[in-house]
Amino acid sequence: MKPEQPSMIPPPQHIKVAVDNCIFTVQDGHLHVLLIQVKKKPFVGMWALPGGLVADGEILDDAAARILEEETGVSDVYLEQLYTFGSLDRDPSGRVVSVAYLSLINGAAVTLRPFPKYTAVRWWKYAALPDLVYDHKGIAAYAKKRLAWKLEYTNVAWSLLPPQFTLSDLQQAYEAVLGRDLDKRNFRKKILSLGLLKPVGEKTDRGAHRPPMLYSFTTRKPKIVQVL
Amino acid sequence: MKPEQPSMIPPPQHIKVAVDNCIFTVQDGHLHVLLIQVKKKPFVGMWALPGGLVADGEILDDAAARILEEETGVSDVYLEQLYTFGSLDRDPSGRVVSVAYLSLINGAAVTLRPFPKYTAVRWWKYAALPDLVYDHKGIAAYAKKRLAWKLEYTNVAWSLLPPQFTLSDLQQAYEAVLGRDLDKRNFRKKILSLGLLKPVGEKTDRGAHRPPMLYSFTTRKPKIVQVL
DNA sequence: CCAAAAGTGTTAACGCTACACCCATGT
DNA sequence: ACATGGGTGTAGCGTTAACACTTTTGG
Repeated sequence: MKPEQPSMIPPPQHIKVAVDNCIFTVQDGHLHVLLIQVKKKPFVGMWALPGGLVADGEILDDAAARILEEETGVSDVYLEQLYTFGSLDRDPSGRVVSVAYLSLINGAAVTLRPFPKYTAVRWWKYAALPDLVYDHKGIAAYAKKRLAWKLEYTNVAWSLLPPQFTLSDLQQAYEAVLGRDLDKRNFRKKILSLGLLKPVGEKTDRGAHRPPMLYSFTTRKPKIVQVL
Repeated sequence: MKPEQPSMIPPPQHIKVAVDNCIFTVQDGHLHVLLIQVKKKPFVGMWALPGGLVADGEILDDAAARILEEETGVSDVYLEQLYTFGSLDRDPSGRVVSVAYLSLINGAAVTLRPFPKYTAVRWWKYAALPDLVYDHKGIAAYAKKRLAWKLEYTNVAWSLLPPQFTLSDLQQAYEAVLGRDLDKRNFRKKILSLGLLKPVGEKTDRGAHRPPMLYSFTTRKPKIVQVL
């Protein structure tokens, strides 16, 4: 923050600043993470979280949003800074400090873009991630912990779901992230008592059984609430 | 993270990486923050959180610890990364991304070192901070919120207290940070039921009243526990 | 009529909150 | 003896956790 160093002539700094984005979604009852396959020199063929250097005139949040948009075409989604990783040997090409972000999107609504920079871009089940470059496995683990916390204590679940959804969809998303089963009656009682949801007044056709009610969130702004 | 940019020749980056440290302690029932008074060019005489550039071969945690040690002579204390601030105009001397840290120390045991880099170094009551440079006021506010959360949900309180202390000392620290009064009986019941404390089996002389029992923490390693 | 998911209440255990008095010491 | 902070228990209330059957639809 202060430009001066113990020695009065500050030695030039050779540290680059990057952003890595851990993008989560829930698909068919499982938590998924978006990974890219590296095309360039030292790690050809390995998988990594999408990321990149921060531009000189770019704030950190914008850099994270840009990377998300490059891969998914999605903008205006939930994005939260997680932690900054600064170990010396993370990147063999030089010292890089990386600011990790967490993104949540409704995977059903996204079509991934093949991006020339990478060999491939795809969703992976969190439970079955491949080996990742650098410390990305650790970043993903940290992101998942934070996400679980967020679901229990805030209303962010809206960012994992489409505008309209059933209570079973919502419960399924919770179970996928928390990794445990929830009691149906207690879950519904609690979540409805918080006033976060409003019934849409419609039903859906989901096959050979009683059609479920649809709900939507009353607000899509982040809010601290004890959910579970 | 990945060195490449959309354009194949990555433009050189002109971003510096710094660390700012919000150092808390509790003294005579009030939460205090350590501030330094700036000596150099653009902000002469203003107060700021202690901070400085990260050295090329230095990891972030070490940079934060170094800054703490320079001001207080204290090492081996609780230190936690808070958040990374990256707005464009924080520092008029150029683009600086600052990683904020939170430190907790037992203030009674510390004698501050006058440091040549700064005009002054002293504790300020959190409730009566002066104006601070850049966005430091916001950083301090964020740090205090995090600290309050930490006291409610972990055993970090040990880092604000000496090795031996009374339950009243502990309660006072909680009240100073949380900014509200706690019921004496409920507090004692709860904190003792968690098994975080062990009685030392001694009493102290604290003036004209019944001498209190001394306690110490069973462990001084961070641990998640619902305290309140 | 069968299969499949949706929807719905009650009870018991637990934890939290509120609250007032006696104790040990120094002066 | 009195002033000062240290120390202790209980009852009411709300929240959470456990638990099984009926409903609505499509095939």
